[in-house]
Amino acid sequence: MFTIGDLARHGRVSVRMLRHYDALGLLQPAHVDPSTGHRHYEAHQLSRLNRVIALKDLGFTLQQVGEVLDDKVDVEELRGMLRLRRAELAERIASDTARLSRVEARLHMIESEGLVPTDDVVLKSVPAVRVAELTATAASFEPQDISPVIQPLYPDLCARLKRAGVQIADPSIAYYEQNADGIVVHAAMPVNVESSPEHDFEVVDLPAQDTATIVHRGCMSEIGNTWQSLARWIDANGYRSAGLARELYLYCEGQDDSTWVTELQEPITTV
Amino acid sequence: MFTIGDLARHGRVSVRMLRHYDALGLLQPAHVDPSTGHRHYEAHQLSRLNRVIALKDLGFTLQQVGEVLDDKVDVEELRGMLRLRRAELAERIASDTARLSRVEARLHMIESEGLVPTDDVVLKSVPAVRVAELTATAASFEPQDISPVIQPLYPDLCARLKRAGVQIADPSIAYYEQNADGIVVHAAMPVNVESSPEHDFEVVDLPAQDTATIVHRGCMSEIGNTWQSLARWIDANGYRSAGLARELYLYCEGQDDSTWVTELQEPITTV
DNA sequence: TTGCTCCTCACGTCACGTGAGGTGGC
DNA sequence: TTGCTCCTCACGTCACGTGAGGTGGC
Repeated sequence: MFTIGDLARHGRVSVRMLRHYDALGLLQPAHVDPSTGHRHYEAHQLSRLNRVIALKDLGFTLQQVGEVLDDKVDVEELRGMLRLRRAELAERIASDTARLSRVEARLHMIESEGLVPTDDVVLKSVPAVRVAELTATAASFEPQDISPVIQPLYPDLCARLKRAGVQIADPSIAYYEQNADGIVVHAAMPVNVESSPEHDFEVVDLPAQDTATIVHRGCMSEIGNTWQSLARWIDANGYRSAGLARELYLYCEGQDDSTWVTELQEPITTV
Repeated sequence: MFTIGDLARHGRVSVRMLRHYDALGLLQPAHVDPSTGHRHYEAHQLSRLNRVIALKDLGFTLQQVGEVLDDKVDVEELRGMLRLRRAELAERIASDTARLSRVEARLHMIESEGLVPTDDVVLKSVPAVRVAELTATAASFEPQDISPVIQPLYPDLCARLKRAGVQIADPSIAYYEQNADGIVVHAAMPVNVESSPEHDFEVVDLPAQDTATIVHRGCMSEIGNTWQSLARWIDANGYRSAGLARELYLYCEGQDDSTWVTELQEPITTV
């Protein structure tokens, strides 16, 4: 007969764990002294303890361990459980590996470039959105070329939507395309209508995207710096840009754009 | 101004999380309606939320996130935290990878060999032990050759230890070496004395080992099967035997060895 | 008498998820 | 009136670790 301490030493587990397994009915002592409450185990119960530990080490919960040990699962179910565990482990290893590379990217910024890393870049999947939009052409990507072109489009678009009786859902969106004439500027607002020839605006479905996003606070003339931070982050973390970037105007009231808040969304793919 | 629901949608987090971050002081609403208790956030607080999410995604606790965001850690400390996280992640990936290969070994046994895997093999590190021992030579590893040689050694060793006034600590141990004459059988018992020429037994320090262990229940004539299960497990899980295997007699009272309990310990290395 | 082992509660962990029960504006 | 959003508790999660407070044999 082993005391609880003996069994704990042989099984390399804590006494507390053995009491816990007793409470759960996973491993009950062969004999309990009725007067003192002391637990006594037979030597062969180490075998059961080993089974508990081995199954637990695969990552099963104690409840699952109990079901396997008490033959409540047949071979097919066990196989299913193992496959599920395999998938879960593979996924966790993958996400930990991605996490590790983000940690390393930050360390790299600190150690070799002496920069305190920008830490408000976040990966998010943006869903597809239907928008109404107007477009115009600007000479270059410089804010001083873009702003005068895009700013007037929004009040204009608003007025046209109002006349058509269309409700606006969420914040305004801007996105840009390059062509031979310069930069095609899209001023867009989320709507919930069908495209129609009667409308004096376009209705476009913007695709769902995996994006890296950052929030820019302040005037449009400095938004280029924030775009550059985002680009550096994407590069340092081993992603690549893919598709058309968007700006979301989360707060843009008043003439003074120094209080504006804009979310920048850059679509990305893994290398 | 955003309601809590607006911010949750933009930040892709749950409303509950925002309330939790508020409670922890991580991200407090810019304004709370005194009569209704409704939280209101400014658009730029999305930036802070993003920082929280980005740091949390690196695997920091919310407390650490708070310290980093509130500038309670300087660059050096941040660097230390990142290095620690890197080490933790690397370790977790390594142990999950090992876990995954154990799961796959079991699946392999079920799927291609149709066996229900033996599930009481456990890896453990056994510490170094000092033992007193007697040796003898047996003709082969077969139980019928070993048992008659080793069994008498234990009472003999016990008697000698008693005469020398030496206390016995834990269960008896057997281990085996092959040489030109056959198998050298070591019958050993843990003791806590120095080696001395006055003793009529050897005092030996058995080394610490990483081992795979299994518990054998029943008579010695069938212990070979259990050794074979252990060997199969070691093979299937990508380990290699290394060093001298041991048997620990956890329960060996009475003449009837069908009630005996023995732990088999095979020292292993990663491939 | 001191140390050691054993016992039974019962709180704490970590970041929320999930009701329960209720309010306020369209 | 129904739906939707918001609110505040407060329990549950998972496998124990860690006291607190006490007992029994060397």
